[in-house]
Amino acid sequence: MKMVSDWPNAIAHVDCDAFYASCEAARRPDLKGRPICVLSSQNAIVVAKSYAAKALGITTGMPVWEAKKLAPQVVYLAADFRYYGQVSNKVFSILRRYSPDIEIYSIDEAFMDMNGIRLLWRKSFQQLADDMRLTIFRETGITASVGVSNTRTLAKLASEANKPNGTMIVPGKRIDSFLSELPVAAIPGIGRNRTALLQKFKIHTALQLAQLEGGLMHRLLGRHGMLLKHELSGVSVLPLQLKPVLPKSVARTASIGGVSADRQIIAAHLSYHTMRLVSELVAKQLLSRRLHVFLTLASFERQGTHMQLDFASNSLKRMTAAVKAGFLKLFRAGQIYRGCGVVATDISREGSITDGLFAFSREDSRQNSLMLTVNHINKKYGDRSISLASMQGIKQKRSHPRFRYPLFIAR
DNA sequence: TCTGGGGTCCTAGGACCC
DNA sequence: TCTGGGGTCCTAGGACCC
Repeated sequence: MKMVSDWPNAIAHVDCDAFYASCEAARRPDLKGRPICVLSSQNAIVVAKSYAAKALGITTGMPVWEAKKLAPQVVYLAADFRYYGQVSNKVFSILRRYSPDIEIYSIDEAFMDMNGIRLLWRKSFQQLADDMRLTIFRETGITASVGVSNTRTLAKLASEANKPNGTMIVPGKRIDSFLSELPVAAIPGIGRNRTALLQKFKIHTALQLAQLEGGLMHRLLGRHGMLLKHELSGVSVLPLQLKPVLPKSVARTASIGGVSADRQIIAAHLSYHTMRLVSELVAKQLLSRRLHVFLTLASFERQGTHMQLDFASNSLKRMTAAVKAGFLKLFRAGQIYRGCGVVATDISREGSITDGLFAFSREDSRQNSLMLTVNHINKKYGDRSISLASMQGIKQKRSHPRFRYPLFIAR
């Protein structure tokens, strides 16, 4: 008889609890015990809420006016993503002490390869997970939940199961009973539409999905479903991504806060997004060969166009010229807009062979060091300490009724 | 009192080629 | 003529996630 180990593979998933709200609470002891909501950039919607705020009925994505009507006693705070990023880095550096093989999955989540880690620390998975949670809390003031199982999908489900501030270990022999308690909608990758589809076939629990016959699974959920079937059965088919990967796209987009038909206002916002995008590319040492420029109409319909660059670049001058050309193609007088954005695609790494010998002109590298300086100063003194003349008018409409847009004005 | 911002992957269908 | 099968590349759009 063959003995099947409970741990053919061990993966932990660490997920911070109500991350943005917890970060705010950690640096504001005066808010202790009070419900907290963190708001989107235009203060339009709730992007994160503490458990206390959730208990009052507030949901992520809820318009702020609605949340305030529902729960006026909640503390509403503007998001500070730079600070959340710092806390995030601290959390991940703690995790690396336990296992060097981690995949940073999002700002507040990581997967860890735990194979062999018990021997290293002479502790059980339960002890290790509790240890990690306590250390994170001691050093950052925020709580996290940890799940350990055979696959990343199961580990993620496990960390979710004992939230907040909990640990859940699901060894091989307990997978079935664990899944029998979970609705399919809890499974990562199964959203609203797929849940509705599965419902039609009387598939309600995660266990039913895991045991679904292969042919039907493929018909309903395609390749993704087949991968899920393995993952839910304890067979790891989605390996951890331990090295940072080149992003497929980098975007900077936003609504303008209200609506406008004013070409100069739209142009200023687009110019601002272009600068933010270039800052990001330069900071990460990335180049792009193709930009997607889009405007969002009042109706939420999006109109976009692609701009192919002659070569991969992250020069503000080149990017701005391309975005301007896109803007002129898209903008229609009389149309009412509510947002816009720029998406860089066809991304490559600076200095990689494929850049071509002449791609990086001297002018580009001057622009480059300028952007690095801008980044540095903005990091030190706040996001908009330094900006472009073309961005004037954003956020200062009242005090500066006349705008200048040297980069974008087309006569 | 409608509705953020930043991503990924998959699929279907058209264009084009041999 | 009423008849191909593949292959690739590209794009738009759907679905999902944090």
